[in-house]
Amino acid sequence: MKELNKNYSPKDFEGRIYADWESKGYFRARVDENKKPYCIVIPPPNITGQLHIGHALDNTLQDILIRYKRMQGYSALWLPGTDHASIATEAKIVEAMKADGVTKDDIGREGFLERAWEWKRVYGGTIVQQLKKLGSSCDWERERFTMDEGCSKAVQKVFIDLYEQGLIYRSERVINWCPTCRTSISDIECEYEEKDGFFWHMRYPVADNSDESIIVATTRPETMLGDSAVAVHPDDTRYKHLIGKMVTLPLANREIPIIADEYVDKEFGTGAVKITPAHDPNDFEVGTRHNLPLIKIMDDNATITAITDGYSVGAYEGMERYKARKAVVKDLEEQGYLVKTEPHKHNVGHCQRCGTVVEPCASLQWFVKMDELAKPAMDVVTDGRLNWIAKRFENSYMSWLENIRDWCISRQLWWGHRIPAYHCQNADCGHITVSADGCDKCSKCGGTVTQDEDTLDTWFSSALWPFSTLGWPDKTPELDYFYPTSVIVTGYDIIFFWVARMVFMGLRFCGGKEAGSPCPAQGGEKTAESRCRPECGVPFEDVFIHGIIRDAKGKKMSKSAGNGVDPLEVIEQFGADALRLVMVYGVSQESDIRWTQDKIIAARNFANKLWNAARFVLMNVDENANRTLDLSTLTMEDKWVLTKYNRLIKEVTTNLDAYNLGVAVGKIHDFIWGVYCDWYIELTKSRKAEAAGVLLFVMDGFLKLLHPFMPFITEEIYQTMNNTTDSIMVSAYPEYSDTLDFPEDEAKFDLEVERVKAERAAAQLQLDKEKETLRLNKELDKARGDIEFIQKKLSNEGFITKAPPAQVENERAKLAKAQKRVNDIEKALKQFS
RNA sequence: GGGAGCUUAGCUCAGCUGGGAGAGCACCUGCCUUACAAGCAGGGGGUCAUAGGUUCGAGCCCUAUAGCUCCCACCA
Repeated sequence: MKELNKNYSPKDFEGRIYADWESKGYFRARVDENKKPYCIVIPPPNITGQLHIGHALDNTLQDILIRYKRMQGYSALWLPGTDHASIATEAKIVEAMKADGVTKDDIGREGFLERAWEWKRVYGGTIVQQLKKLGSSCDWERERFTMDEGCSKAVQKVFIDLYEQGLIYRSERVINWCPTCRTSISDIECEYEEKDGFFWHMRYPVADNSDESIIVATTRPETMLGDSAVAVHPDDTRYKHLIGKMVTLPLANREIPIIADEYVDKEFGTGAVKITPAHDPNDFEVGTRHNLPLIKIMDDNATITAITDGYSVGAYEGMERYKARKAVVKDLEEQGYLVKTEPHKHNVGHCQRCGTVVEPCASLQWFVKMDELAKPAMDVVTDGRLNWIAKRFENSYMSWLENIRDWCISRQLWWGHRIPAYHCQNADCGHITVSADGCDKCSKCGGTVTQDEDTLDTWFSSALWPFSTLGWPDKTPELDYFYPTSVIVTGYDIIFFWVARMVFMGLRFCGGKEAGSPCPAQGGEKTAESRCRPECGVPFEDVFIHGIIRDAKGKKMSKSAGNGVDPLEVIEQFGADALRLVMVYGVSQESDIRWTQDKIIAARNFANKLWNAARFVLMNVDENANRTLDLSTLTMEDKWVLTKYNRLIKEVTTNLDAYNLGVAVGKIHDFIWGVYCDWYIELTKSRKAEAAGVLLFVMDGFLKLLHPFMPFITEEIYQTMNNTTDSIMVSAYPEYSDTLDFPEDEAKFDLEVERVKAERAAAQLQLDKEKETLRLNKELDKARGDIEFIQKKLSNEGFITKAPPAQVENERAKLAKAQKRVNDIEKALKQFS
């Protein structure tokens, strides 16, 4: 019989086992009408990415679910892939090019894309290899990439359909512009942070030869160069008489009107607002309402430049935005237009990608119209077709969709899906032709066309991931069988970026004839039979949201803070199983996890405990012993352990089904350590041969229960104990059985356990008492000796008369002290007897 | 401004539908008992944030308060 190595050393077998699983094709999931489908699509990691601890969490959870369902007999597909991550990847490549002294402009679009694909070829596989180290049981033969042929086809179709349905449009409006990435970004890619700034109050003189002025306040004084009005509230008595008059815009020396608009808050600032339609989203709205000119004063680098004809920026031309701010303030002050400067805390938007302060800027971009898409995405939550774990994330999802604005999807980047729109070069026509198969002349006037330069937001293709990866728009058997997927597993940080968008895209494009028709699962209990069918369109039935990993102090892990933990190092040192255990053990649903060394050590120790228990059982179970479970010869403790094991099965499956992974694995942990090792193994030491059947049966079972969580160690032990090469990962998950339920024996033996524990405690107490008594007696002897010695000294005439009185006093005090000690010890001893 | 979550042992956190207050680490005592010292046996330590309420009974349900964390909005 095979034996386990003396030491638990995960490195020795994790790699070997994974290779074995992969070579045997256990990860493959097929369309199999004899099985129920179960499917998870992976949140595709960026091709630039290195596996970080967040991936470890996300993928551990998915692997647990997939392995569990696979063992339960589902055709369980975990569909892997990677994301092109347009903005992140492009930034990295540009950075790398810098080292070669090359810029994007030097090599041009085609040259750049060549480099990008090369980058993908070289680095795109890294993260996949790292996911394998975690034990991820993805069906790698189905690995996809957001820019592969199929996904690109899906992207084009969705873009064109939405365009033709009027849900994608092109328009000029104020968007968030990142001057470093030199592209537009969407609202959610703009992160606000409270910053100390200033509120500058400046005076615009009324241009009617009176001495009157109007004072406006701003946090971005440089934008005044693009002002086209001053707005006040229509009911504001302070300014009512000025409405319709003109003011002279200082520095620019232009006249702009004073207008009335409800948008202005009378209570805030001075109650008068400078309106810069080209560089502020709210001002843009006001400008549209009042037909104000759009005066752009900044270029793509956020350098002050006269963009709009007829509006000079004077001496500020070519100044970087913050230099210009200083200069404008200085000049206003010198010319007497600066009334006051007060410190002011305000929120400043930063680019999610690079941290640069975002510049709101009017720009011609592509948008997805949201109202029509958002409503069905909310309905599926309201009517229960989409189930959130946990419910509380529903709220933020819903309120986000309720208040959503149109989604800016065009990016001024090269790495990504190029927008399939072609602009007619004929100035009189200007028609846009949208086509999947390229286009060489305008569909309206036949004139020459050029393709739109922009690419799509990376999240546009991510939004299609659950169905594009299954073959959509083609009607593939996979799509029919696996869609809608069973659950999406992801962090709460990308609910808006990803989850919400998958939902509305899925509903729109996979909804079939009757999009939004009631789902069979609705209202009733969710079972495999009642799962949503494609006519429903929802991309997944459950949304399983988890937290993030923080450092020991509770801080977010980040590259810049340098407090990240490298999961690969952790695996190297402690094993993948231990890492996986940390991700779920003692973790309640969707709470954040603090990473501490204690936890990974405790996890490794549990693996070690399990290893040694198995080793002991295997060493002591005679090869000739009856290794099968014989229900007719069970002792009370056999029944006790079987009953607890049997109940464990129920608890584990119930909790797994409810996504309480932490509870489930906690129960397994407690059973193995606290019941099986601490008691049952100890009890069988004197009757190994007779107990072999139960020992092995229970171990076989809890290894299976544990396998989804700790796949490697369970496999290694399982194959060794059964002397087989059959894999535990394709064995059947244990099921509760009435034949193993012996509640009376369990209760009886529970009492026995309690009795033994009490006995031990009493024995320990007795031992402690005896020891203490011994110690006290020793001390008593010493104290008595001291007393004798001092008394002898004090009875010496010579000492009393000749020694200094202070010394005599000292001896007397010593004597009293010693006597008190004797009393105390005697009292203590009396208590013990 | 709106919303969510958290507050349980020194630390990190469990605690399922309301009935026993728990684990790991740390600490103390005793053990290298041939599965495991990455371990074993025992022990100390908590007004479950505060104040009310519902209930036979509240860590759990309700209301209010405080502190911490996060998300959304963005009044220039």
